[in-house]
Amino acid sequence: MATIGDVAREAGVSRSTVSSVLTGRKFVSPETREKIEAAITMLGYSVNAGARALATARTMTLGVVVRFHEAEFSPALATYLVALADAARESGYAVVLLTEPDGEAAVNKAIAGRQVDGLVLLSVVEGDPRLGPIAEAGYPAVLVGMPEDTRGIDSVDLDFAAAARLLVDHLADHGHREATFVRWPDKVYAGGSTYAIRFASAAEKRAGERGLTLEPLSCSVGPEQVRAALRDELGRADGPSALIVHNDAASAMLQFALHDTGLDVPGDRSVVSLHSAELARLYALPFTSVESGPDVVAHAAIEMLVRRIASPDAPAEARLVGPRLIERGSVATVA
Amino acid sequence: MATIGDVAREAGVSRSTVSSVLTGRKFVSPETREKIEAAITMLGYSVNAGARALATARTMTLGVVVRFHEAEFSPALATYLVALADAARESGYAVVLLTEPDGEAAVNKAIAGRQVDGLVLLSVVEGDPRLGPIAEAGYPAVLVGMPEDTRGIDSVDLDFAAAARLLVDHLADHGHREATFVRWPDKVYAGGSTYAIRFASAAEKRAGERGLTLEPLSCSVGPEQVRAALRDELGRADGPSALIVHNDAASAMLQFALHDTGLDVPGDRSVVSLHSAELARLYALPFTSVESGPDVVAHAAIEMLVRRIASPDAPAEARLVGPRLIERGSVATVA
DNA sequence: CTGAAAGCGCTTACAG
DNA sequence: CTGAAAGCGCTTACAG
Repeated sequence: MATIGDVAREAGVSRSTVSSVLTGRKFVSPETREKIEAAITMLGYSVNAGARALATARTMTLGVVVRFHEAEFSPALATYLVALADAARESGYAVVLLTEPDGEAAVNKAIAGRQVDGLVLLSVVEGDPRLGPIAEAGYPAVLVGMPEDTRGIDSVDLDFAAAARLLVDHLADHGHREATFVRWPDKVYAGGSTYAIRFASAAEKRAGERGLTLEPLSCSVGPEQVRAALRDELGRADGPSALIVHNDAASAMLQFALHDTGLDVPGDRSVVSLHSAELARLYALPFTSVESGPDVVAHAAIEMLVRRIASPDAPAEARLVGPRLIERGSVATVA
Repeated sequence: MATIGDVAREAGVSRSTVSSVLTGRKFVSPETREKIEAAITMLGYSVNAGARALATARTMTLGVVVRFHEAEFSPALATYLVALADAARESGYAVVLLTEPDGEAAVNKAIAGRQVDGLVLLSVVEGDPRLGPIAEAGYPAVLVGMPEDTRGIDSVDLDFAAAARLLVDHLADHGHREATFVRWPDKVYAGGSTYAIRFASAAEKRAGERGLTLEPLSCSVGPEQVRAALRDELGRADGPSALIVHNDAASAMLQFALHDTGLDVPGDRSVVSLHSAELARLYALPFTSVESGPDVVAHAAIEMLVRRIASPDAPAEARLVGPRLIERGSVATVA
């Protein structure tokens, strides 16, 4: 493999001049630059990342901390990972996967081993133990997911409150007066998942303002249980004219429950939902929905992290990404 | 951050002695070793990966080349990525994500930049352009997916032929005499996807041996089209007693088609399928199936790659991972 | 505008 | 069994 010395020799200049064109930090005369560039392509030279990292104390790689075995539960995870890697590459960074079961240990190791310049924490939850070491070390990081207390760490997330308002407005605009609010299992709210809480609070508030009555339906865990709960709800003779769903399992199982009960959307019931594009695609979900946009979130996360690495002392930012309504015709207009 | 020099000073030894305990390559007296270890924990020292990489010419990181936007189509991708990272970590390697849209460029860049010691190529297809640069450079790599011509590169994949035999035997053992073979779209076979071809050939051969008649049903693309095709097939008055499915979309949509036609499994039709555990979980698929085992495949891939890095000149290996039958009671016994 | 020199934090022969 | 020295491939003041 060619080194900077080979290039220098080939171009007839010193190593530092080659370095200058490599880093772009110094002016080099066009003629010299051209000679150097020619030498580079002719030798197939490419800078040794490790050596550069050693000299600059910057690895130009970012760590993505994945929650243990999250892969089993999140259809959107792969999309996030690829989107993060894409965004990072655009900023000149590589991405390493940190999958250690103990997330806190993973973070500690990453910080101590300085193999990365910054960390992206995926699926951050309330009281996430991974935040501790980062906050203490003042290490550059960005949270995807927004806990109540971000410990002074930058964070980015879907604007769940805005999403809820969008969905409620959509139903109200179509004349609906009451809707079943299919929620996550109670323990999700009790566990302090802020996204669930932010959605629910905003939905209730906006519903009140728009004269829409929300009947909460808490689902338990497990596809079959969720399906049964939905079937029961749909089977009610005097049920609401619409459903507003914030529960991935319920969104997925709703079609089965509709089949079970022989009901039609939007003929018999109108449906709006909050779920990822992956879920929609995987289950071919035909519901008008608000999506979380992994690409947008990932790009924002990387942008914030890169900025944070450059300015460690800037004030922390909490960024909410605006929701997007995907119209799928699952809402009927009622008189 | 503490350096090896700090540790040496703290322990009252030379830097090379510290290095000896770090690498474990030389015998160091227990007393000295203990002093050094104490100094390490007391200083919170951790070796600088970049410096070590520079000195050893080994980065201890592996690159995973993801096919462009594969995330959109493969529910198993996240599982593979996490499993690969896990397995790599167990061998002391980190994993970086290479997501460049142009896979060939990604490979070239990775080789030229020597940021990784080896490459894992995910979802390798027939005529995959990523193989060229690897074969030419003789670069350490392992393919997940097994094309006809591996170009002398190690590869690992599910044993699709064995999987097909397992499924055919399962139906035959339960007395079935004819089955609809729900295949991928024709172009998949025409495009040379060896996994599809290996499955189909073995299924047909074994079916012949077991006296099971296979009626091929080629599905087109798109969930609704697949669903319609299945509905038509299930609606046939004289249809076969069983279905053997090798088509993810069909496996996913089969439940809907069953609902559409009011048929019951295994009462009206028996079903066996080849699909990933992710698909099964995401769609709550209730079919007896053979699974590809991302964990097993990922571990095998990393093991092979690590070995290849150690012995660049060993003969290439093509490893088939045995299938596992997951019994879900979707096959009835016929007289 | 270009070059000689020092240094980033390790490892590894080589002496002792 | 331990240490002094060179070197891995870069970058970055510092001279010129």
